[in-house]
Amino acid sequence: MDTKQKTENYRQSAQRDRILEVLKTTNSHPTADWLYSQLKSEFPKLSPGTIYRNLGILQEMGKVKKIQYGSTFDRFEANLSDHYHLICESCNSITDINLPACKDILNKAEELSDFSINYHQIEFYGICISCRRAS
Amino acid sequence: MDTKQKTENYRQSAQRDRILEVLKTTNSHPTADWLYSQLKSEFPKLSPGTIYRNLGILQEMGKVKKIQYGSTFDRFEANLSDHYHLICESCNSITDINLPACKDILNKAEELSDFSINYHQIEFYGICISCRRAS
DNA sequence: GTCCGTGCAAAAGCTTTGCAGCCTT
DNA sequence: AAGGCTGCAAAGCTTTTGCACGGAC
Repeated sequence: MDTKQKTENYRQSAQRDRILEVLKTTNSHPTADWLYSQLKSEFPKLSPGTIYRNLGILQEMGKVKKIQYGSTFDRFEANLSDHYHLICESCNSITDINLPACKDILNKAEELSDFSINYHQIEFYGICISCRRAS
Repeated sequence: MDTKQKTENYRQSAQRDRILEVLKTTNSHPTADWLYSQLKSEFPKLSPGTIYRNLGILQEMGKVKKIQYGSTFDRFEANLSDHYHLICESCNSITDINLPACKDILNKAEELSDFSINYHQIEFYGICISCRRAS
């Protein structure tokens, strides 16, 4: 997300390791609160502050990305590959989709604007299959 | 944004009219707070609650769209035409860009997924020209 | 020994909501 | 007259921050 790389001395911490692991093994683009409740049993004294602080650090490290749309609260993912998002307007779930990155759009956008573009996102809003079945 | 259309009996209100007018005559994708400070002099007793309530109603009416990325707070726009957004990572400004809507991406996404897609968004993140000049 | 990370608690920031009175219809 | 809209204030929710203690290096 952010291009600046802090050159800090990060130490190891069990909590941070687990947050990243959990993020890596889920594809549900969890919220901070969900991560908190997942790890609370493992670290009984865990606090939300630790979750947020580590999510921030993991972003600085470039290991986690923040997703800011589709909800009133942030979601996070550890899938760093290029991909776009499908967002269900009914259940608010977020799904990854791999599309061939359309370079021509990027080029055209840079051409038409005064921006130097670093990256782009695409979100598709619709209804997912389980919500369609349910209705 | 939302597909459901409430069939409520909306009355006219000077505050709501002005909020929409101000949104229509600016291209800065303002926050609720900015709208509040803009209109405070015009309506000395204006309250933030009124801004938020009316922005919600204007969205129900389909006259305003909410933009949820690029900041920690929501932004709004009354530009209902198809367009994408350029977001400056330095000053957080949002600029509209008109690109030929790439239908093929939409089709491919629908093909590759189990979603029935209603609409999509694209955000380009980069550095705007005034920030580049400044640095 | 340093100083980073944690838990705890308080605070911050944006947004929503309850309520009584006013204004549109 | 009915009930949507407003201002005011309080509450709500997510996220951030200060501080003292414990742990990584």
